[in-house]
Amino acid sequence: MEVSDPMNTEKQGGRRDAIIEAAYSCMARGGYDRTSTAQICAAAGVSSGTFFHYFPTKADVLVAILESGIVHTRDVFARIRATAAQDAQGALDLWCEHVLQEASDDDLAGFDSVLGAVPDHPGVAAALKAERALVRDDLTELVALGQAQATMRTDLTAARIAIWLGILADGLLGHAVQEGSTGIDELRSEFVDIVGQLVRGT
Amino acid sequence: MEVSDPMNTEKQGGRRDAIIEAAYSCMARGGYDRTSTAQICAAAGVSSGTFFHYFPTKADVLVAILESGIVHTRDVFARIRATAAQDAQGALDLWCEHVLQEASDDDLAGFDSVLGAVPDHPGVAAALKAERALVRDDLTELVALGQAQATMRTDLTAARIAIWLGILADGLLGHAVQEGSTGIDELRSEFVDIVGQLVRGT
Amino acid sequence: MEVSDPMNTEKQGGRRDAIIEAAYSCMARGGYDRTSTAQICAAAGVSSGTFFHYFPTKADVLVAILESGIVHTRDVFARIRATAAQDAQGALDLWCEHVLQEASDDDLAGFDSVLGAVPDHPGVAAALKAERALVRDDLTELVALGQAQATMRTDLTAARIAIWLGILADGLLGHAVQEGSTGIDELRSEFVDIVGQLVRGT
Amino acid sequence: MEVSDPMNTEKQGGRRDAIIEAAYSCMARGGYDRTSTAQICAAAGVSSGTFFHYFPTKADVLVAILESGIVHTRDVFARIRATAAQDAQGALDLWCEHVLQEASDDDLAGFDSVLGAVPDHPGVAAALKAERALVRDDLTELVALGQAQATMRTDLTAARIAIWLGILADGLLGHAVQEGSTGIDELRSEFVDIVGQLVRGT
DNA sequence: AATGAATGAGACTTCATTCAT
DNA sequence: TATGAATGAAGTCTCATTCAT
Repeated sequence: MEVSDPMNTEKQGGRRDAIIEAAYSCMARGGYDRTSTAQICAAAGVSSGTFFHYFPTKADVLVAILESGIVHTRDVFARIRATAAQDAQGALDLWCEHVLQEASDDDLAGFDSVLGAVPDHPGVAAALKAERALVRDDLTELVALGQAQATMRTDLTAARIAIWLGILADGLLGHAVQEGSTGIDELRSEFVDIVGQLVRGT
Repeated sequence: MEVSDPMNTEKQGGRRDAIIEAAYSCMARGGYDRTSTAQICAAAGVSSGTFFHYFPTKADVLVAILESGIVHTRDVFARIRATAAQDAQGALDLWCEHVLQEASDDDLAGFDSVLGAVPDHPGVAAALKAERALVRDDLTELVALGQAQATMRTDLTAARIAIWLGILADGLLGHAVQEGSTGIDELRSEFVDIVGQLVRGT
Repeated sequence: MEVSDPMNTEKQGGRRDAIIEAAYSCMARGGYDRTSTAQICAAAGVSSGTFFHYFPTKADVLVAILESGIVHTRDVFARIRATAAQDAQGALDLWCEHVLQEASDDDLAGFDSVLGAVPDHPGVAAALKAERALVRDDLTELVALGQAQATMRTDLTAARIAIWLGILADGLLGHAVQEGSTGIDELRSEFVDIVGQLVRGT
Repeated sequence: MEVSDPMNTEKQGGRRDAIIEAAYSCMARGGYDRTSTAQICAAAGVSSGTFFHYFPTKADVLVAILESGIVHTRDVFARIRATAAQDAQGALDLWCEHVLQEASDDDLAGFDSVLGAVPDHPGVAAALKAERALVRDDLTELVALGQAQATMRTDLTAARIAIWLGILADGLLGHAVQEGSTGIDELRSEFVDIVGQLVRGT
């Protein structure tokens, strides 16, 4: 079987990715606890045996999801940072765009909103911490560049401004979950304005 | 038992409140699903039979918690609204104070962060919706007064500004959970400033 | 139901004892690992919920079985000790009788033979150790009395003789398992003779 | 791989022996059920595929272990029998030595103690029976020679004496497991004495 | 009103075994 | 011959909920 598809998407470790993907969208809806491994298996088209072949524990899929999120975040910031050196304000606009896209993604916003209830597990805690540190540090660096370029306020430290940017982004994500991703478009320009106001201090 | 204490704090429905209180603090730590009715019973000093005597379902305690939150929110806004008629900006400061207090309350912030993963239950959904509508409407009214008093921007509708205030407050609550309630004090004056900036549009 | 039986054997904690009894006879046949909690529940006429209401863990039933064995052993030795003060040799005959009865009990012998494969569990290890210590100490005391009464050899310490008595008893129990409890009767008088020979050193 | 070593110890069925050896020592510690095929594979440095290539079933490794034990027992008795024709008592001393050596071997004693809990499998049952018959018959023959040489008691049949020798040996093995193989040395001379006493009936 | 024993569906996980490569 | 991904039955245990007392 499967002989006729030379680029079979399910080939070469595809099972593992399918499980991660299935777990991600299941948990985005119901949260970690309300998502059973059986649901994940069904969604991924995989037997329970296969599930535990790749992930010794249900918590380990969560870790895998979080880690792939970190990788993605790193990519995004790599692109943003490329702009920031010359135009921190422009880079910030890119970040706003990125946040708005995340807020428009039902799965992503749902998954995020659910991270408040997560198992006690060292790997999970570590991944969550790493993701947050990554965002915080990259935003801090971005703001520091803006301050150096004299386009951002200096009455607050870059680190502090970065914290408020994070708070705003998290709040927006939460809003998206409650109202549905539609409606984010209406907030688009306001978000950019408010972020601009925040970093300029005007 | 308990017959000789006419002012017993545990009498007259005290059991019910004890259960609500216990469930609240348990769920604030572990979330709804990771909190078993047995844990709640132990924390409340009550048998499982008593638990289900007062609440036919675990979800019903959650509803009760949310409803008591609504009552509390109504109280808070009643006080705020008393000021708003003459000094909307001052009322907004009161609201900021209220939000900062919530963020400093570990249980409250924890409980809030956990509401992303909640059972499918009409009562729960209704209570969550009601709480949000309450805050949104009261804030909208407050901002509208500010606009009438010419102390708040009018390039955005009052409803829209209220939404952003909610986003900011939610984001702050989320931050409090991740960093621990300490550290909120440092953000106190910045929060007031940013809110002020937001409503004035400066 | 059950209204007509004033001395209902299943009343007053009978469930717990029924589970212990059922587990005992199941494990006597298949051993600990090959006995599932479901089998035990079925044999005890109890639901899985009830099982785990009384025993948090499957290993805990094993502990309970072992502990009830210790209680029984203590009883037996109490009776034997009553004789030993005046007639150690007669007491030893009582012990032989006791061992032969155990060997004739299919369940007991089977259960015993299966204790080589037991879960890693502190309670289990402790109970096994306690049982062995009990038998060893009581036998040692018995032999010491025999030495004082000049009816038992003194070229070996009482403790050492007790060890050999234990080895002989264990070996006999093992034999009973392999051959079936029938056939023990044929060994009865030989066992008494050999034990006598052993303690006298003749 | 392994192509260049003509005397490679792992070649030519070395895999099969490695699996048997690994299974033996794993089971000696945990027993049959608590030893997974995965553990055996890991200990043998072999994949699960290879495992099931050589042994269709986990029970079949156990059979192989038991059969190799039979072969070994046959060797031992071959040596003992060589002596018995002229000196049954000396041969019995050799057997004592053999038993004591087994008791000093942690793996062997552990494995033996675990045979009480064994899968329902005709091959296993047959092998166990064969091993026991072998020992019983050889011991019976030995004792019969001793009786003919007038160095052993005749008030009991040779078969009966053989049974008691087996009981004593099994008991000693069990004792070794409980106390650890150290401590066997202290029992060495006593064992020889007691066995001597037993067969002479003195 | 209060208790806690009883229930059984369902969760996570293990493991012997198969089979395509 | 060797591999290890895949399978699914079965096992232990959790938990919301009921009900007789």
